[in-house]
Amino acid sequence: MSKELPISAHSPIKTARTSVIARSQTTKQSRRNTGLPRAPSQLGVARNDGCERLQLPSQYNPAEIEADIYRKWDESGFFNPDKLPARHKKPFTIIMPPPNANGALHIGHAVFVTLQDIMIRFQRMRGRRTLWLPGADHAGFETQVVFDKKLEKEGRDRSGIPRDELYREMLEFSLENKKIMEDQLRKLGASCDWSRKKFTLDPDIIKKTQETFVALYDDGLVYRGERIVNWCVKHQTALADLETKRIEEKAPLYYFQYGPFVIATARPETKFGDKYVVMHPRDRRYKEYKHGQHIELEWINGPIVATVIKDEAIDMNFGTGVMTITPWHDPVDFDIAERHTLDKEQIIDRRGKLLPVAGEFAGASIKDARPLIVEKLKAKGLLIKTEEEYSHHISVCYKCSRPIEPQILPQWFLKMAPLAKKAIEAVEKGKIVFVPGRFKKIYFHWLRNIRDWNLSRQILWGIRIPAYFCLDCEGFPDGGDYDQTRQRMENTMMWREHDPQWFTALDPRSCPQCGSHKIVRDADTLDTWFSSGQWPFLALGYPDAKDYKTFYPTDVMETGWDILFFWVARMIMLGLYRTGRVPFKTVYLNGLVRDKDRQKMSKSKGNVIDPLGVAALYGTDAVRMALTVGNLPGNDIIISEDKIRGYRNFATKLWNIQRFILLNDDAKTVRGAPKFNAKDRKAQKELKTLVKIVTKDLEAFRFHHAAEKLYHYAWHTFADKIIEDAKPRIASADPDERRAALKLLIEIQTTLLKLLHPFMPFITETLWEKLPASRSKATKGLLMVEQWPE
RNA sequence: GGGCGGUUAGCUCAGUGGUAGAGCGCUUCGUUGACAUCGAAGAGGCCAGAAGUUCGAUCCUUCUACCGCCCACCA
Repeated sequence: MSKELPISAHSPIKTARTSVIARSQTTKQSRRNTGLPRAPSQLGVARNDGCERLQLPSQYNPAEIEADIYRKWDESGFFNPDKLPARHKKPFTIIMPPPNANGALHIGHAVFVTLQDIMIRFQRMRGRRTLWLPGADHAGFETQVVFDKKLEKEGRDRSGIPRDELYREMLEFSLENKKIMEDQLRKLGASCDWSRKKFTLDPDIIKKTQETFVALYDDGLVYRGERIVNWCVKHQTALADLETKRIEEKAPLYYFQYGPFVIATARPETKFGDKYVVMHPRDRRYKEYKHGQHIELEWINGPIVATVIKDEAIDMNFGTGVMTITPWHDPVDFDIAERHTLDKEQIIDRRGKLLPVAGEFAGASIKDARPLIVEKLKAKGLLIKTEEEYSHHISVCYKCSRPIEPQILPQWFLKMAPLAKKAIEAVEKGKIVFVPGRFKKIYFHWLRNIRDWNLSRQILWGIRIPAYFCLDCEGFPDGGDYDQTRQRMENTMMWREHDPQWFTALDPRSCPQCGSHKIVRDADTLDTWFSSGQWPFLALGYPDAKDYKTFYPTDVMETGWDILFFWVARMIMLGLYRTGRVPFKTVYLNGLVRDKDRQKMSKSKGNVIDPLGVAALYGTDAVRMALTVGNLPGNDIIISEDKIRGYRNFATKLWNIQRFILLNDDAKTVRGAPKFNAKDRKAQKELKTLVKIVTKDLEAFRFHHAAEKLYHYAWHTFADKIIEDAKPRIASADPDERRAALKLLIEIQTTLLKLLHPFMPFITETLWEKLPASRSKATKGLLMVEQWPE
């Protein structure tokens, strides 16, 4: 296993120690060292029978108990909605966003695990029949990129490895990571139902995903088209529009003489095939030229005949108002060519090298060729001028940041407009609510301007497109090396067992048109978001499973706002298409985690906080609290080790609150009805108010607020005031005073542990075990299924 | 080019139409029986700027300035 792999997460302490936080710690440390040493005898010494009974050391040590507690929960069966006590009736469902099975969990995962677990635990205690369904995503392109890096480190290369062998190796790699990831979810306290976990490459998921593709095809929504796509030269695959990002680039803008016209371009290397010159139909400067008119002119490699095209896409105010087009390598040009049924010629191959059409420049890379071409045009006297600092936007691959080289490729596209229309309606009608609400606008805007979705990926890792081609009557739609690659892959393809019999376009065994048996399957795979876009209903076993009937539509979809378009919008569209119903009623979008300096966390910056590392050091509960407080929906979260340490201290505080109670508690005093005084009653009333606030906050997804209130109450009201007030009464000789004081503390602690449980499940469950409270058989003694206080 | 969010204590952020809040950090003091991973006290803010609505604005409206982000096929 290479260093970068998740296994390294098993040395968590390293992460913490190497962090920069040490400054404040050292000051504290030194101060502590100058202070008087504590008498060691005072630690954990039993002063009375109460203390002996509880055997609580003075410090909370999460590492010792967390795994144990998790096992107890798991073994109780209560993660499974079918095994919950009878009072749990109305379902409450969250489908977990399936983490990519290609690495360890990062802090962003910890955010969603925490928030979702809070909701699930809260609803479970309130008596809902909670299902939190865990899963994992094969993450097609992402995983392939990760895997290629791994190969590279091993000095290997994917070329030459047969398709099935490669696939098997990637599957193994993914399953291994998946296991690690699942184990990490347990460590974070995720109370999800492991008996229902799903993987996007489970055979039934693959089959259903392909069925959706076919259904869309039958409905005329999926079509195959020779369309311009975003081609990444490095990754050798097409990408969806969403998988590219726009960056600003400064490049020279060249003005060339093109017959009677002057044209401007930043990409001279594409201009070899330019034989159409386009201008706006109402541009008076060029009214003497007629649409379709031929003009002879001298160009890069000799004389050519250009054709005049009039199109309204031209901006009369830009440059000279005239441009030539390269339909094969530019989306705007492609559209113009489509409108006027013009020829399209490929100039650059899929490796970014110039083709024979470039004459003497054939075989050269874009970068090398560009200055040479400019030089040649200049020598021919065709270069008019150069704007050096021309700034424009270009598309780059979101993974490698290399410029996208648009290419025309036969791909499968999904018509989005009809799907988007329904997705807009569902939200307009309030069937889905966004938290925070402002994302509604962003969602609408995107859907209203949506373009068709390229589903084809020229990668191995993923769900195979269930489409077939007849070699005899169709041949492959395109030629070249791609063709050979495809055929080589074909010979060793996997997943033969899932070959669909139902594909209506072509029969895999004989061509319905010519009867030929030379049938090959499309070697491409589906965009990974096509399967994850169906996740809520697929994971629940659509259409026949009992789970689907019981738990769909789900209640909440909780995920990062950064995948609103990638995932959430597509789940809504595909969910509505396939099931006719929305996949979830509420979308809660959490922010991205940033470090102290507002920087996005990334491995390359070295500012990542490994959630499991800090959890091992400070306790999972502390990490969860740190990720909850100050975490408003849709807002980015700033996290630092200081903050986590603060909540570790809070855990210790809770621990010692209970330690104090148990230290003084003895059955004899507590027996009998307490006589509360006015101040006690006021405290009880305050507690009731707290319950109301916290409950309301949780219902309204204000987790940050609830957590802060609880923190404040436990520490500054309960510990600092109520407990301090109780001390003299506990010491008093009057048994009534003693009893009332203690009973009050126990009462508050009981409620507090319940309220805190969704946020800090481990410590509250541990303390609950030791609390002298009534236990019902139905709960098996677990706080996890106790009744939420009213 | 469209759109969104932010601007409140040194830092990270809550918050409400009625003289400003938390955590962390800082200062001083205290603490041998729950907790030093602690307690008590304290310093620290024209709530970005301007105008408007209002008896009254940090909060509502408009504009401005910065910061951040998303979307976008001007060669």
